[in-house]
Amino acid sequence: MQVLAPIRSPRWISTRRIFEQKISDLHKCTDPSQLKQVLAVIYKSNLHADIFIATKLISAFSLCRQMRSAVTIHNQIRQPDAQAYNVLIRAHVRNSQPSQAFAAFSQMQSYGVRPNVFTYPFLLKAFSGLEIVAATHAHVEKFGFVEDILVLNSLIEAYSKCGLMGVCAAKKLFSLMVQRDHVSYNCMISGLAKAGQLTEARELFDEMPERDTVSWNAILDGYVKSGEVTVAFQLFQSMPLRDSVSWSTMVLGYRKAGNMEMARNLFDEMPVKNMVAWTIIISGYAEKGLLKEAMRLYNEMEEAGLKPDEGTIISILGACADSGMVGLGRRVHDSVKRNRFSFSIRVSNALVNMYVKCGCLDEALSIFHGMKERNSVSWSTIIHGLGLHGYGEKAVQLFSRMTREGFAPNKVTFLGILSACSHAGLVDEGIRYFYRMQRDYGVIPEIEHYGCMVDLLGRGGRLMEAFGLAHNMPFEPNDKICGALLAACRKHYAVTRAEDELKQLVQLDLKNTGNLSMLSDIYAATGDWTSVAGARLCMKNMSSEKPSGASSIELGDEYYEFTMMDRSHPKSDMIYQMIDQLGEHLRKIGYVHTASC
DNA sequence: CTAGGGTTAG
Repeated sequence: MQVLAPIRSPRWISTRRIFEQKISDLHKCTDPSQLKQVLAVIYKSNLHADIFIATKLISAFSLCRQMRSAVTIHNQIRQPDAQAYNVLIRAHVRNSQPSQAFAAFSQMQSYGVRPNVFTYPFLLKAFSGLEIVAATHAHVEKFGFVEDILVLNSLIEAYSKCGLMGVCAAKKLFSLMVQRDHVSYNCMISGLAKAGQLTEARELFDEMPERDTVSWNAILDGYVKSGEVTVAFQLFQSMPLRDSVSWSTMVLGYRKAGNMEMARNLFDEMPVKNMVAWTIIISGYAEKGLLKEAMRLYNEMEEAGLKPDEGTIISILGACADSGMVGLGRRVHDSVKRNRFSFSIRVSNALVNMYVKCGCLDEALSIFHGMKERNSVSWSTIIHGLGLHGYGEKAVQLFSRMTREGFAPNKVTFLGILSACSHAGLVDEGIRYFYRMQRDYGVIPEIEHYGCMVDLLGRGGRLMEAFGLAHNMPFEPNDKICGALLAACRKHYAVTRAEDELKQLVQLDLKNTGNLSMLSDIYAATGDWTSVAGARLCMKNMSSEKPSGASSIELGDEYYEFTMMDRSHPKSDMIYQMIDQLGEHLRKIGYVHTASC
């Protein structure tokens, strides 16, 4: 886009007309520095307070993530109307700032600007949570928009994102609607499908007066999400028209079923391969540890002239984090560096997470410290990362910095800091956080937080407190809690003291091989060999059902995965010989294996 | 306004 030339004779009316024409195309400009030049010209001509021009500018700045400019421009409008606020709300939503979107909505009300029907669809996109959607619903009723199909459709969509209760509310709203269009049906079908209520979704789909491709895709996605790939594929084949969404949904379906061959066949057959399809197939290979194929396709995608978007980058980095594929992660990082405007908060967070999980803490830290803007997720990720790598004190320091800088720690942040304290042995520090969490930050502890606390106390040798907490917490103990207690008992040889309570808890969970193996160790330490044999037998019966854990390593451009008793590698004999030699060496220099059995 | 990929949680 060409930058506007300064206007020499600013006769207001004609100048404004010139801008009006050029400004309608402003949203196509993706370069922030060009936009800043345009803004300078507009300031010079004193047109920045004009509502029409200002709203176009807000929209354009928000599209290239320049929210500070967008907000400044909005603040300079003399008498902002509903449209001016709608654009600002949409700008915040687009840039994943739901709380600011809500703040804009509140400001609008306090200034007495009446919302219009377009306000709610934007606003509702920002919300997740039954209470806030219900509150917005009440607002809609108060302002008398209950008959507007646009608003009602948005409410149905927003409600159905809020779990089972939300879907109920959506159903009620849908049934009360005087008029329904195909969007109402599609929102409802997709909501039901996402909640796993496939039969109802299918009934609605069958009774719809007209089905366009969107409805088919919604029900297709429902089957895929509930793991019914075969049904989904039958439907896919009977569709009158298939678009790229239908194809990519099926590719995802087969990837989720672990059938990468079928996923790949469909991907190859796709008439038009878009970013989402590339993302699904590449992340699929990365997830499965097929580094070479993931890498090859990633290069192929870039060679085809496609630039990975935010979703692609986040998705692939997530798969790299899970499988430890730092090589592909670095490759993605390189593409991000090449176009510097793609470094959004979310992309940076995904990079930090990837490096943390791949064991490259220094790289994670350098990205984190280089971020211009951070959100709670950034802080939670790095705090958890420091904890994972054993730097408990550093995690604690960053937690204080986070709160000093005005970020509210959420339930995930607390899981991070509690597990960091646990790993670093900072027992009292951890207990303090657990109390402050509810008292100072209003975060109500969930079972996972109790899990962290049981682990923290158990690792720290405060077994009785750990058992006390497990008994008195407002949740039923689950396998994680049992696991933490078993690990603590094994570590501190405090078997007899805790045995009775332990046996009680253990009844709850005999389906977890990890826990059973710890239990067997504990029985062995007490000399109860009959129970050891029982536990071993259970484990043996289960090992056929459940895949065992695996470790992996990347060497050059090869990726190796290995499991217990693995003999699949061609050089297995050599490898096990080497392990024996290492073990011998360790014993010589004084290492004692700790397993008491 | 409706469909597909997607960052933090042993």
